[in-house]
Amino acid sequence: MPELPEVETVARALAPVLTGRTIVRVELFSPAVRTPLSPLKTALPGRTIRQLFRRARYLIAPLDNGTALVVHLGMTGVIRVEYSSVPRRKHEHVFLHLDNGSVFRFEDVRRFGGLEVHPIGQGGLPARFAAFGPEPLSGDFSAEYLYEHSRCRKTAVKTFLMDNAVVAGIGNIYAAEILFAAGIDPRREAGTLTSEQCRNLVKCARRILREAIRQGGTTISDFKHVDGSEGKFAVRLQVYGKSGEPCPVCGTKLQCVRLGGRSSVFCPRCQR
DNA sequence: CTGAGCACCTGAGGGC
DNA sequence: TGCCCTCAGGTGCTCA
Repeated sequence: MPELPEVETVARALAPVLTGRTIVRVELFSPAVRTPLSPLKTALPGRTIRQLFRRARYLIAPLDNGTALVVHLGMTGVIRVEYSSVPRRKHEHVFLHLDNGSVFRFEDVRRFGGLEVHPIGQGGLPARFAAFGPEPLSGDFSAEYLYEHSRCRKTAVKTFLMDNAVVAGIGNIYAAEILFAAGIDPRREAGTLTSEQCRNLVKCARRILREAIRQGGTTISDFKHVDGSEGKFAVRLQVYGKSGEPCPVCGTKLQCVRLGGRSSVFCPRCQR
């Protein structure tokens, strides 16, 4: 489900609600999601959440003892903060009971998500994040950066954009939308991009991701805001999920190919 | 090192 | 109605 704009939306909603709260009790309803949940039982009770922010598609909540709670929503993860009197939903796996009586509730149908506690290392982040590329909305993600890092890369440009080590947090929806906006064929070898195309890609990525955040992300089927509402960017999608429909610019039938195992919709006329 | 393929898991939707 | 197949916002492993 969630790419950068969706996780950013969740982070912005959660930060004011969770900052300063102390976790008093951990209730587990499944032994594991992507990874085992039992470590939370010893790592979290008594800990106070210092802040909450997003990096790539992860939510990171530094705690008061030099560790951080790291949450990933996988494909179908939903976080709500409500009260335990609301009946537990079928796929809610974890409740974190907070000191004001509210409950952080984690739901994940497919269980590709995860909740883990890691020590905070260099740069205020757990060690694993050192391998991630720049945030696409930061200045570090520049045309020059993209050009240099794509040299000699033979992989399809779409797969390249979806690589967290290149740039963090761009997934299947936004990669398709960004490449359509930039007029670049998703099958194109990354190493053949010109510097001008890299400039255009960076510009389109920034514009589309910012607009998606403004709209509260994209709800296809599972994604929900912390308050249960839905993201409004779906109506703005130009090509994702529209294989066989006419291109919104030129009317040519949109095509779908598999790249890196993911469906990739594009306009064979507008994207070269 | 790179790149491709597959596994993880549940549910929805289409074809028969 | 039911069965079987394919597909879905991600990540991380193995293999060549």
